[in-house]
This record gives sequence, structure tokens and C-alpha cells, in this order.
Amino acid sequence: MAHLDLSEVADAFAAGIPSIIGQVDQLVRAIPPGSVTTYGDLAKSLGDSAASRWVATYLLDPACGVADLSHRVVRSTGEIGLHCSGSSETKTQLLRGEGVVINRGTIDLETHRLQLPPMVASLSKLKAWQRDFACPGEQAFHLSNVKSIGGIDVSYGKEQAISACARMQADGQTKIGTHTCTGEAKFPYITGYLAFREIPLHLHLLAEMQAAGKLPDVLLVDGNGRLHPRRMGIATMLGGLTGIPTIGVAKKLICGVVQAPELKVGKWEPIIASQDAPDEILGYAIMPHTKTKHPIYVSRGFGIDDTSMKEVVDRCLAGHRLPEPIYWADRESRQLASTR
DNA sequence: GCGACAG
DNA sequence: ATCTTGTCGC
Repeated sequence: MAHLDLSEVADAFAAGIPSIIGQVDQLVRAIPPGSVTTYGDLAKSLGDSAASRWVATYLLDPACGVADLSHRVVRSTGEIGLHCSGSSETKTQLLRGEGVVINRGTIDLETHRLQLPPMVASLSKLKAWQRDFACPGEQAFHLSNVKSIGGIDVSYGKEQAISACARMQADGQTKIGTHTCTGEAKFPYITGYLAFREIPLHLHLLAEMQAAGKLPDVLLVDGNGRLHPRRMGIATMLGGLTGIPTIGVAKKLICGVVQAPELKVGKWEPIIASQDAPDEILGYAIMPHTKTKHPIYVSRGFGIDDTSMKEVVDRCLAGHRLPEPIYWADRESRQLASTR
């Protein structure tokens, strides 16, 4: 895998990501006066009803591309809901002006709801990409071969995003150095699709590190790996794309159930897919130190087994909630982001 | 009505 | 993730 040109990988990956915002704008512009749709219907049309929250967040932003038409999007209950102007009354007046009947703040969707066409090359495409993503053949992971451990994270400034990767010695505690890369995050944050927001910048950074001969032997990624609705979190994709063994480290649970009733410091507890599937271990929760009540959620990314994964993370735990490589990457990227 | 999902 | 004042604790 070392022969991969990460600069080419970066370009190819970015080229395959659709403009999800353009898709929503297009759908909203297609709603004629007198008709409405719902946040959930828009999300379904994009290919994933789980994106309805993002759709609502986007359309409630006065700076969104279709703020002048977003009054035509209401709640699935028929309630008018909020408006980007800040006033639901304004939304009501706009709709009434277009001939929509509103009783007690509610629209009869049977009458006014518009059938939206499915957007083929949208979230449905990315979802299929995640399901079908073929990771290259994985080499057996040998901790004894590890000379450096990396941690990678992104922070967001006013306009720019900064990806930072800290490199540590094999002890997981001694910092060698940090690399950073600045760019624009074009894809929005949608639960389940974090990879498409953050990986493009990560790949640019890793390409630079590759050119400098400074790629880490294993990489801790801020986010999940196998612990993901489709078992394809950002850590797994980033590893599969680069060939670098990866581990996902998240601060919140996205799915799955922690079996143990309580967590003890330093003890790894399995996270299962569900009570009905107790044999499917997606990852592990661990309380990283005494001073926090909040665990971290660790899952296999690419090119590593669960046992090695735990050994690597154990080496990296110190006085912070996050493993040292990610702690330093987070600190560095955040510091830079605050200036742009 | 309650619960809610990485960054 | 970011927006934000003071406040509690090591």
C-alpha cells in the first residue's frame, strides 16, 4: 500500500462527492407556490431520512441558498414550524399569500404536499458507497513494527477548516511533531456521513506527510470506525483509502449498546450492535482516567485487530480524556482555527 | 409524550 | 464542530 500516491487518492475521492447542498436547493426551487413539502420528505428524496435534521438546520439558516423559498418546507405533522426570518408568523403570511390554507398553525398536507423526485446521485449514492466500499487487502498488524503513532482531527474556523496530525513515538506519549493543512469543508455535517466532510482535508494533509516521508505507522482518527450504522465510519474509510492502519476514537456513541452496567477506569467494555445481536461487537468503551465521567468509544478502523487496537490506545492514554495523539492534533488544529 | 444520532 | 461567563476543582 505504500506505493499509493495519496495526492491522487485525494483528488479522486473529492471528485466523487456530490454537492448535497446543491441538491436540496434544486429540490426546494422545484416547489411551486401553493405547494409545500416536509423536511423529512426532502431528506428521503436525498436518499436518507436520517438527514432530516440537517435539512431543517440548513433551511433555517438565513444564509442558505434558498432562504427566499424555505417557507414552503414544513414539519411532517403539518405544523408550520420555524422560519429562517425568525418569525413563524412571516412564514404563515408568505404561505397564505401563495394560497395555502392554514388552520390553527397547521397545513392539510393531503391537499398541499408535493411529491418530490428521488435524487439518485445524492446521499443514496454515498450510502451505497459506504456499504460497498472495498478495503484493499489488509496486512497483519504487528505492534512490534510500529515506530510512530499518529492522531488526526479537524477544527473549524470562520471560513477555513484545519486538519492536524500529531505524530508520537511508539510509546504513544512522546510527541515527535505536528503537521497541519488548511482548506474548505464543502460537505455539511450529516450524522453517518462525517467521512465525506472531513476526509478530503485529511487526505491532503496525509499526502503532504507522505511527500515528507512522515506518515505514521498507525493512525488514531477522531470519529468512529466499525462503530457506525453501516460499519463504515471515517476511520475505516480513511484507512481503506490510504492503506494506513486506523483506529476510530469518538467522544459520543453514534449507535450500539455498551453491555456493562458501569465502566471502570482502564477497563475495555464491548459495544454490541443491539441487545438482539449480542455477538456482534462493534467496538469498545473505556473510561480513560479517574477525573472524567465520560468514556471514549473506540473501534477498529482498517488494517488492525481488536487486541492490537486496545494495546495501541492503552499506550496513548495519559492525563487527558483523549489519547495523546488525538489530544495534540485537536489542540493544534483548534489553535489554528481560532485565527481564521 | 419520549427519545435523539461521530464532528 | 462552534457559539459563550462565570465557576468549581486539582
